[in-house]
Amino acid sequence: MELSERKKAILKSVIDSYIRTGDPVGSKSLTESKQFSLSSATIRSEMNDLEAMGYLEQPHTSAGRVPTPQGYRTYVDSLMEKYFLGMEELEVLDEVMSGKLVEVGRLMDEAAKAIGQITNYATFAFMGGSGSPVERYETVYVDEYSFLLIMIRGDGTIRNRHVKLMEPITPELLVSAKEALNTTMSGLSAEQINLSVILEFEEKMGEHRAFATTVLRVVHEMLGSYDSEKVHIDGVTKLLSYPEFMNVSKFQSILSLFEQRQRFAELMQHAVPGQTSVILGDEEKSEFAPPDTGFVFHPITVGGKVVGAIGVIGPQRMDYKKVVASLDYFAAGLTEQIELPDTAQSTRKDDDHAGK
Amino acid sequence: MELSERKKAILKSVIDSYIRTGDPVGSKSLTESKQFSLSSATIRSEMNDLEAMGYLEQPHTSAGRVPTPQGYRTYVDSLMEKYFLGMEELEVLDEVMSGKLVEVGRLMDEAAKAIGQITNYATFAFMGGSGSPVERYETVYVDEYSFLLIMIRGDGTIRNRHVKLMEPITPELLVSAKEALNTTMSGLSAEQINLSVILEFEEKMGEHRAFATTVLRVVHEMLGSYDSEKVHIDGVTKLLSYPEFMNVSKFQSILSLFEQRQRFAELMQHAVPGQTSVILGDEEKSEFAPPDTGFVFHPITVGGKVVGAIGVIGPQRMDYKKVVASLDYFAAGLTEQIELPDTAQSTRKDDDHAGK
DNA sequence: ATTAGCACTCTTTGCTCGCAAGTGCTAATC
DNA sequence: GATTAGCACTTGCGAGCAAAGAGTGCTAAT
Repeated sequence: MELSERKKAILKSVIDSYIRTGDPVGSKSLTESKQFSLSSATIRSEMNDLEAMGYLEQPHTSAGRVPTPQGYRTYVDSLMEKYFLGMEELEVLDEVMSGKLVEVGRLMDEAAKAIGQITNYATFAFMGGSGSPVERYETVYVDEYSFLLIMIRGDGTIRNRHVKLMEPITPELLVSAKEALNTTMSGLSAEQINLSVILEFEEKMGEHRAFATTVLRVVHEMLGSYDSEKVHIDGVTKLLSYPEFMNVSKFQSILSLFEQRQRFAELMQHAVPGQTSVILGDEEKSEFAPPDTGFVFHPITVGGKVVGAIGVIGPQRMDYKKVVASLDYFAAGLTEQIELPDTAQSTRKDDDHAGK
Repeated sequence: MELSERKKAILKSVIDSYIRTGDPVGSKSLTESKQFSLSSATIRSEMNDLEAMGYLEQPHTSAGRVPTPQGYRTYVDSLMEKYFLGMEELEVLDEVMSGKLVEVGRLMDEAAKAIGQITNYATFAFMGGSGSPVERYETVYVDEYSFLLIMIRGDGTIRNRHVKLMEPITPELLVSAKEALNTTMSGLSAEQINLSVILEFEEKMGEHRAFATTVLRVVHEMLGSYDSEKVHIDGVTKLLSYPEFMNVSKFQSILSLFEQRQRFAELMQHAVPGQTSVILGDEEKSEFAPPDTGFVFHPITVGGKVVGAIGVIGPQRMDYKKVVASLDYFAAGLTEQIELPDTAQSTRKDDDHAGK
């Protein structure tokens, strides 16, 4: 069913007003805004239609109307105007992207903070594991009983791990292990490492069976494990200032979402490169966002592949135009900075704290 | 002023009861518990004394008594009984410490979860940077425009970073940089790297000034930066089930504490190795814990040095004896596992996601 | 098709009232 | 002198109720 122009205008007004104030909007307040030269009764009947079509709803009979998820959906998809970032807002974002922050981890952290500062909602930013195949392995001899195993992927991402042993090793043994790894396993994903590959590797390692087994275990773990730890979340407290989250159980559902960090990785399946997406709670397709919440995010790509995302979580009556504008601007800049390192920069690796 | 034995017993009963129920405890309920063969009037007058001495207080005239921070303090320091962990609780903890989890990061995560599961409060676990001096540097050539810089500390902890360049390098140049680093800077902390050290390093690097500068910058950053990212927090939602946090502003103060992760590092200054500490909100000495909250933690040591901590945050009326018992048990086991790796294990390094 | 008017519904707010809990004080008792 | 019983007093809390306010749907007129 098509919406008439007038219905669209009314729907837009209702949503704009509701986003601004949080109060259900009645027919009278719309006529007073003098956007429409119509009486409240007419507006009322139009709103009645919109309600029947599923765009609006009433909390109770004698209250104004409130948008439904479906209403928000058409709003974000086709009704809302473009928002132009102000000077101060641009400054905040540009500051983060100025290139001073040379560690990806911290960059993501600051990115989340900056977006949060502008929008006043909770933000998240994360980098997920890239699926790119391993190009080669490297090892570093640390001491008799430990070494560093490094995995270099085709897209330039790196993963490494500090491995401890119970049997001593020599630098030479380590080098031969590295070579064996590179000849037998480079280019393989976790699933592709089958028995024959394993046997070949173990054969090459000859007598050092225990060592070979440890190495294999670590490789397998590194290939398989999801990097769900690097989800940066900021500004959850900000949500508490919105009346919709005063309700404890509502807030609880949001919080528990944040605690299930791996769920952010699932988000990438919905990601469309270079485009900001909106997920609305209570919409059929996604059980990701809790009811009454909205979820706006923009993927980060490296070489055309989605490797992360930055986004905002807030009440469903969120200032979408502002959020979308911020994310569009920021994600574009961020992607650029990550893809084209035209200035010397380093990206940080985390510490390891195991004693020896 | 000394407390009589009877006052101590009454104080303990009041706190035990309050911790259990959360209701202010009146004189009558104590006489009914038949621990005391005294009338309520007597108890009342004793409680009145305790109030005058600052151990108890009344929310309002016609309510029972509630412990003050000072009351809790004496409780945790000298009144409470020892708690013995039950079978299921030991199982949960032992499971985590079974040695199956070979990455420090995940181990801390699971540790926090396990403690949370037993105690039903919010938990945190983190590893801070060790102050041990750098024993030597290592480098790994990744590609023409990037390499991995690795820092191996005396205590066996490792930190590394993926560095990107705008000028191409050769593996040979990288090796010479590593050697220059090791001859000029091994053993030095960030403050000790003064102009003469820098000049010596740059001299050794000869014509490759730009490269030398980049390396120096990264080294400096790695030495100085605090590793505040690895604070694992879990179970914040659990706090919402306690009436004291239903109040939005209370909860907000807790949440904002969690968002200032670097503050957990400050905690280590209060840490006493091998001992569980309790910090109470509203006590003079610490502005760390918000009012009405309690904070129990146990440091993790490596070679006698405090490198991290695991702890619990909850309402001030917390089941301290249980929490302390769990932390004591767990931290002891954890420290042991980290200090004495008598089984092959690897500790995980995080990913790096910078594209090339 | 639009509008004015009006009765109706539902929430919110303020108010009083009585109840329950627990105290402090006093006078009697061991 | 410590302990106890008794009692008046204070305070918070929930139930009940009325009035106010907001907004609707419907109807009849334009």
